[in-house]
Amino acid sequence: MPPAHTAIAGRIGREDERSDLVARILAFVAERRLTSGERLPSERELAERFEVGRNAIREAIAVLETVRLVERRPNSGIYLRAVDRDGSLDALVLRADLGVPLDEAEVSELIEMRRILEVQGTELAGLRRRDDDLARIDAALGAGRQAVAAGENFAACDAEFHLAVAAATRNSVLRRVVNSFYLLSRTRRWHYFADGRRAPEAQRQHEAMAAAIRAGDAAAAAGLMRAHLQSTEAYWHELLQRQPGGKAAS
Amino acid sequence: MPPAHTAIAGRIGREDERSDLVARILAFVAERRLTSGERLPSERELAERFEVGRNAIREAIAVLETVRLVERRPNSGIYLRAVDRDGSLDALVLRADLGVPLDEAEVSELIEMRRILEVQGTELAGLRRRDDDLARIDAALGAGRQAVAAGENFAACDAEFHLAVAAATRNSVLRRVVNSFYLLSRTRRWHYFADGRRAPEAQRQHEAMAAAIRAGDAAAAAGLMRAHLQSTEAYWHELLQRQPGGKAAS
DNA sequence: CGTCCGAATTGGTCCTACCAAATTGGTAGG
DNA sequence: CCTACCAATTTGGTAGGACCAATTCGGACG
Repeated sequence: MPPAHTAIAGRIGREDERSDLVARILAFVAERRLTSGERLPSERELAERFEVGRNAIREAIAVLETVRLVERRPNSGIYLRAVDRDGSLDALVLRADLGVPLDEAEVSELIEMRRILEVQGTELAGLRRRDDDLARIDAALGAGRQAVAAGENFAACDAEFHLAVAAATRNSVLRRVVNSFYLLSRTRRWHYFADGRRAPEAQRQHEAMAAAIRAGDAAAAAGLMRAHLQSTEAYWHELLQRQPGGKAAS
Repeated sequence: MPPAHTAIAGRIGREDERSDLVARILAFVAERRLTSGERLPSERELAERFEVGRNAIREAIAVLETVRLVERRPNSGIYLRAVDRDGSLDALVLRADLGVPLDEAEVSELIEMRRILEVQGTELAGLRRRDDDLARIDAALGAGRQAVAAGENFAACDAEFHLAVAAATRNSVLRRVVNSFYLLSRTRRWHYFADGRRAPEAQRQHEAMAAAIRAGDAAAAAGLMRAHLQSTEAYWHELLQRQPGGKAAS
């Protein structure tokens, strides 16, 4: 029951049939142990193998190409790119959308990036926030209060607060990256807040941060964000101790 | 003569016919002043308008969907998403690939993000670098020395050095983001180093940074990176003073 | 042994045909 | 007059066939 990803409409968690083909191609690549530079089977071959039309294959490959996982060379073939050299952040988002969980290392790296970006970002938010930014933050806080009172899962409110802070930096590049982070950790966040006892503390910390941002105390806001994020990090490390080697729900 | 983007093969700057269609659709959206939530013409209509097959339209839309610019709702239509809420970093990379330059604000934001990520990243690199990381950094330095001696454009060597440092953080999420940054600023970097006098100083700073990273002096390395990036920032601000309101080559 | 030519392969594109679901519009019933 | 229902249209999703141009590779020829 965790996710509910698509933007405009509801459209809950059920997997997309179309992107399912992307997942199957990725699984095929993994199974065949194909690595950087190697060629995939031709489109016609893939179409036959997966029992779909060539159009569907071409669309799936186009998706893989835009996240820089493969390269199409006309009249030659489809080639795997060096994932650790070219892979984009959206390649991870795509995987998460497909239900492939991030592994331990990736989650740790994601947490580290959150600390870097959100702490610095909160500082910028404290310097630059405008009235409409504060309004969005307040709206997120209000929704959070309501969710805590109703005992609902706090995940969506948590995400919206952090995204509102990222927006208050007035840096759209930073906002885009943080946005992707929240798409990457949707399910994990849901599980984190499945324990309803975490929500009230998170809400308290959010309120304190919002006050510092509103007051323009950038340094204090950044410090509060750093402390706030340590809760998540502690949870994750505890989870690793309990079940090492496990995969983390995306 | 600036770019040369695709990974494996050479394939110089000539524009892709296929992604050209993506550019035309984006131009159409811009021209029509379509905004978040609005519906695009149907696939059949777009195909007729642009005088291409429906397949081509579908592939282009698939690309726009993976960078979260549009959403396809089966049996309903194609809808624009809120770009400042959902747009991914790759959406910017896509635009740059298409030859649409970033505007002033976006470049400033990109520079700010570089400062945040690369300064923090260089610190991490100083703490975590392994032998293979240092080898890649050394290789980049060697190529840089050679380029300076030969008087070639330093852009590619500059990018490779920074990417090598980002890789030395051992944080693949950070690496992915920094990687996208360098795809975003390819042309701008080329113009920056068109003045051959900038290369020697950049190379000197790179060497100093590499030494600090090798020595494990994370704080010093981070400080050097901060100073190094200020050259770029100064250049950019100077450029803005000279021709305000202009567009920056992607 | 080297060179050249042609057949097979491959991505790029267009087109036609269907399907299922959503929308829409008109009509019949209350 | 309003509501409820049904049918035609529209829309994205998909399969499959056909052709093009460029690459590739192997065999024939000099």
